[in-house]
Amino acid sequence: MLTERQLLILQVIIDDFIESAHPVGSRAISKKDEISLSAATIRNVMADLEELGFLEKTHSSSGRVPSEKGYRYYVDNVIGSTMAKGNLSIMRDLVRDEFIDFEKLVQKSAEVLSDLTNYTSIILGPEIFETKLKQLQIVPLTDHSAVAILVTDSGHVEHRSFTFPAEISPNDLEKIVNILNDRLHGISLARLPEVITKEVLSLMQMYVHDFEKSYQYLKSAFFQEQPVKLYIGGKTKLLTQPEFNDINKIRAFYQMMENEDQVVNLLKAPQHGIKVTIGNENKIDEIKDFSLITASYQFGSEQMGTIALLGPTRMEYRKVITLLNALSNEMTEALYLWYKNNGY
Amino acid sequence: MLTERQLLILQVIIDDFIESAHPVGSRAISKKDEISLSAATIRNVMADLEELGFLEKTHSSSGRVPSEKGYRYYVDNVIGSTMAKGNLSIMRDLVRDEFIDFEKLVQKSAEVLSDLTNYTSIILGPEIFETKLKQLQIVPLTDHSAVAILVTDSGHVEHRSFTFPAEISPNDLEKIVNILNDRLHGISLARLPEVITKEVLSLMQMYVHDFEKSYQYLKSAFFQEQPVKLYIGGKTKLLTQPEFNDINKIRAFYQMMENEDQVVNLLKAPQHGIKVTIGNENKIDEIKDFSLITASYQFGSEQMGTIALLGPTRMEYRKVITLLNALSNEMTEALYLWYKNNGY
DNA sequence: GTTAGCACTCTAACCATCTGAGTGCTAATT
DNA sequence: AATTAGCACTCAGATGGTTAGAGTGCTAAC
Repeated sequence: MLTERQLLILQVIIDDFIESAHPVGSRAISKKDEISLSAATIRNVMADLEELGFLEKTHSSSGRVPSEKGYRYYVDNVIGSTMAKGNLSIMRDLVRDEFIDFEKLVQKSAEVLSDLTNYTSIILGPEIFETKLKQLQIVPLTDHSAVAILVTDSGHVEHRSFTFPAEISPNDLEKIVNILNDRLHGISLARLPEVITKEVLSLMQMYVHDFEKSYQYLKSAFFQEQPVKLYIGGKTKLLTQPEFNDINKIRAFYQMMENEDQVVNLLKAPQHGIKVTIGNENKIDEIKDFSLITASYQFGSEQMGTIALLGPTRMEYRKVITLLNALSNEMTEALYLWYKNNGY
Repeated sequence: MLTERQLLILQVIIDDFIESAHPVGSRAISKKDEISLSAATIRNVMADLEELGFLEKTHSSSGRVPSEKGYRYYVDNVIGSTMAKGNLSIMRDLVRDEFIDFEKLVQKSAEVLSDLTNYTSIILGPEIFETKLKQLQIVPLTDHSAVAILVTDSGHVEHRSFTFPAEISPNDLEKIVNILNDRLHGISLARLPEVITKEVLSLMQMYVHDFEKSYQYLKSAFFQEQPVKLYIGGKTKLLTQPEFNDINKIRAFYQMMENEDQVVNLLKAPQHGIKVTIGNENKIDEIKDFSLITASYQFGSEQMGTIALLGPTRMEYRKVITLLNALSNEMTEALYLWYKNNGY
């Protein structure tokens, strides 16, 4: 456990370093208003903090820089008590004003978040697996191609085009659609394939002529993997951070970001509240120099998606955590109100 | 007009520089197999070419580097005669195999193009303005929200959610949809707003109770600007090019690329064949250090979209032009076949 | 326990020097 | 008249030495 004085100095060093990105020396600290100790004393404390692993030197006679352990301690013990205010109303207004369409809200939020912080924001769109089918439509395009449109109760629209042999008559197609609509209404998208094979298949065989053939084609429309929507804001923001003025550090990172699956995996874990992952705590090599802050938004007890900010380990944790907290609360509440107003 | 010898040496210098990215000296050239002149002679020719504006020096005693005028001459006069073969079958197979869904094809093409060249590829998706409405669907979600779905004859699906006051009865909604479907079938998306205001509006007023109110809301679904789809492949590829190892050069570029409108504007001009824009020929400041090669693909005489590659002015013009040419032809042909097979 | 003082360390900036690749010019060669 | 060898010259970039300044750790005094 750190003494009061150690804690204070750790905090001052981290705050200073977060702002300046330069190693912090004892003299600079002793000059701060909140510190009334001489440089020599500070040096002793700093040596202790270094021995405890909270600080590091870049070379033998340099000032101190927070270690990852230092940041971790700072995040766990220093920040909680002193949440920053301000900017919170921006989040509230944003969510209130933009909530016409969830996708737009999410896109806009990602932008605002990265503008406010100068870090890269990543938002995992609302998880559509748990939403239920509202209506199914098949629109024939030509003799043997059609597009299937799925509308969910949350207003989300999915569509897939598929082809089929000309033998299927428009009449049969209509029958198929009717049966599917009748049986699949209210089923969650995730369960569609299962319900189709178990319940709907046999039914169709009864009513639709030569069904096996049609089924081969129809299947492709329903059994497709559903992509998770990913919204990224401010990809270039990190280029302005001094720690990334080396191309090679950036290259690997941007290549990682091009791979959507990998990014989705980063954020997909279930969680409550805010989660902070600092430097090497991250599982993916490409972001070992980064910190990742994630928050989730819910509908009821169901986690709908994740909001995240990615920046250097030298991150404005206090500000970022406060912002994410606010946005996640606002989104959760907006979601609740929206569903309620729309009679769920 | 250049002499035979000048042309040969210009070509050799450009080819060498494109490969090595280093200024080319007289000695290096004289050692090449296709050159049987001494370094001194080459130097004289190089001095002439520099005076004519085709070559430049980076400093008074450096080797020569092609100027933009040099590249322009190379592209206009040297390349045409010697088109590279190879890789063309990749393009053909790609288009043939992936053409289930146009969006997927375009996405995949963008990736392949950038993998093959190590430049960034940009494809402007098929212009949907000219496609015609096939079917319109309005799916009510709750008492006062619904999603409108537009299906075009090319199989493209657009959807917009909108809200309306509870006063509109499901009955009215159905009437509206019927009238719209009846009247708007076969109308191009671009003309929808026009036709609605001119023809459909009065009709609705006759049949639908209290129509003015509903219209206010419905309007929002139809009069939205339709975003042009943009596919970008290999955004990070340029980071590997030696000319961009300076963060500041890259930052402006990436910021420009984040602005979709700007990128769309870059490519939107109508054109035939391949168009090469070198360095300062580009109108946008952020890519004054880049070359942009564009090609278009058509359906019939109608230009459907644009394919482009963006790289340093030191670009493998020969390879890139050949590739783009092939892809644009393949896409045009595939589009033709697809429409034909589907009975247009 | 705190602080002043001092020797010590290391980085970063600056400068001088050197090397090598390349040039332009001139005079000799073909 | 065109080509080439030879040579003086230029400049970027690498190498190495010097210095200034910021910072440290330690010791001795307060």
